[in-house]
Amino acid sequence: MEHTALGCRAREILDRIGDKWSLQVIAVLGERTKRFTELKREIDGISQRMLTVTLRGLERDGIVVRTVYPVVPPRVEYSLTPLGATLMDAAGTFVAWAEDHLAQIDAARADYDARQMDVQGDGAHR
Amino acid sequence: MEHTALGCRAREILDRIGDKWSLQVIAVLGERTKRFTELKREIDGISQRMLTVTLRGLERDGIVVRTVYPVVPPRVEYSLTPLGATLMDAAGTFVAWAEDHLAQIDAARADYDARQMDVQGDGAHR
DNA sequence: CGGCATCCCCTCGGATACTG
DNA sequence: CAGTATCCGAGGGGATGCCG
Repeated sequence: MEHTALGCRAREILDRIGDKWSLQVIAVLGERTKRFTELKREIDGISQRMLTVTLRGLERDGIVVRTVYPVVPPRVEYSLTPLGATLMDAAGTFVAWAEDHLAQIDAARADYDARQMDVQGDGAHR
Repeated sequence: MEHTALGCRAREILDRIGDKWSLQVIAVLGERTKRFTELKREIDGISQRMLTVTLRGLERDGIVVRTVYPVVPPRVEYSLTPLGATLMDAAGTFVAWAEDHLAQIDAARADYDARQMDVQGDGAHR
């Protein structure tokens, strides 16, 4: 029954940080507290809208904390909560796995695709 | 610059197993080799189509191996490759994190939502 | 039994324009 | 600077039906 728990619980995390940008935001904030524009600059390709949406979600989940300084021009800072920091550590394990095995995956992919090509271009009875 | 690697690499794994079903399939197969119908039965809510699609993807990435026995009725078995097994281990870390912290996340969420309610129902200057 | 093909909805996320 | 609002296309994924 552990396997069920694994699949089920894992699903719940992925529902939260499995989207396109959350992990990258967490990773960048892991470095230090940053302002909105800094984040936007450092996360390649993210739109203003998605940065906002992502940060709101992470804030809601208690992973990121948002601090507003009522000055002009506005200054808003984001940082990881302690909870967010532990999440980043857990993610580190995953990333380590990636570093070690992504090459294998790419190889397997190329292999598989080549095989499919064979099947297609081989019989060619059409 | 580690943070960049984290975000970037993590993205690549999530592109592969961050979808709705992959991790659950991996988790169930972690138990032992299973047939298509067994998987369908044990993964709650998955459609036939998505099980097929997910398994094909995992097979392509070298995470799952598909064995066809040419008998009638057809018998097809799926199991984790060694690569898939290492992935499941890595996922275990994540799941451990989930077990420990999902309650915190849910609490933070409830808290955040309650706060939003205040803002809405409070001023009520509409 | 173990698929593949089709239809179709609905969410994610990008582009753009406007505000305090 | 740090958002919010709106529009829109791409694709993920469910339901259903047919096939070897």
